[in-house]
Amino acid sequence: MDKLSDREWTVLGALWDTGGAELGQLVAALRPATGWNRNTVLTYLTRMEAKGLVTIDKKVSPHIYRALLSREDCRAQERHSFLHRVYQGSAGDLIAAFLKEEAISPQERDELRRLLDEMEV
Amino acid sequence: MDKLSDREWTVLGALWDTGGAELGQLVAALRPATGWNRNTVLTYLTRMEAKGLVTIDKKVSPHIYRALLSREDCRAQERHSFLHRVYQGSAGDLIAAFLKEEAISPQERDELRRLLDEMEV
DNA sequence: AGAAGCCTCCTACAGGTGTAGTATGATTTT
DNA sequence: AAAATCATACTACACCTGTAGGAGGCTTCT
Repeated sequence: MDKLSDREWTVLGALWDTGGAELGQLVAALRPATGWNRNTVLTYLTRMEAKGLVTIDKKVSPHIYRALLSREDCRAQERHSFLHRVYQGSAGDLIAAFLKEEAISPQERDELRRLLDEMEV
Repeated sequence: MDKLSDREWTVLGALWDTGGAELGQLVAALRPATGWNRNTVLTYLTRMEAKGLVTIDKKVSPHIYRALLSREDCRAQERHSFLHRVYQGSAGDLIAAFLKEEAISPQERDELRRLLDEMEV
């Protein structure tokens, strides 16, 4: 499957958050952040169905739109492509860059230390 | 500036690695990994000039092509967009996912611990 | 000098992406 | 039942992206 575009991530976000919904609900969920016209959303959904990203349940009316892939699946794929495209596969550099730049809460820091220790063995 | 496409990252990679070069050298550097036709490379370069990603020194012949932005600048921008698009801004989750999945050498682990400790204060 | 090979410029063209408008049927509200 | 609203299908269109091909000039090997 291809890389997801920005808009596709946004649409999928709404599908994941709602767990699947009808058009009107999706438009309502998306409008504040995007301002998209309802037909714009519909076009995305039908194109994404053609790509195998979305299923449309047409047995009910209004149709129900659902994401076909989990958020974690999509994230995994995007991590992989990001790591290689931007960091030539060097996960250490990548993580260091995020650590230096982004705010991490103390709880998260502990969690990350724990993960590092687990790799020790 | 816009998000860089895959191909643009590849072209920029060659420009960063060479520090700027003539077309022939760039084609030679890119061909093994990509198989691109020389005119394909040239098209990328001229389009990227129009976008402000590349400078072309036309006072010499053959022209010299150079990246306008540093690799780190581009990485920073891509980190930001990735973090928000894929992780809704949660750097902790993002880092944890990479830590769990990717191989990190013991040296890198120490370095990351050091970074975590520095945040402590 | 002629042939062969780069270099640059200009042109092309299909497929994808962002963003709807229109038409038409279904549903709900007055 | 008419009016208003929602849903779906179909169509549109400009711009971007991937991927060159052709033409004409400059260089260099023979």
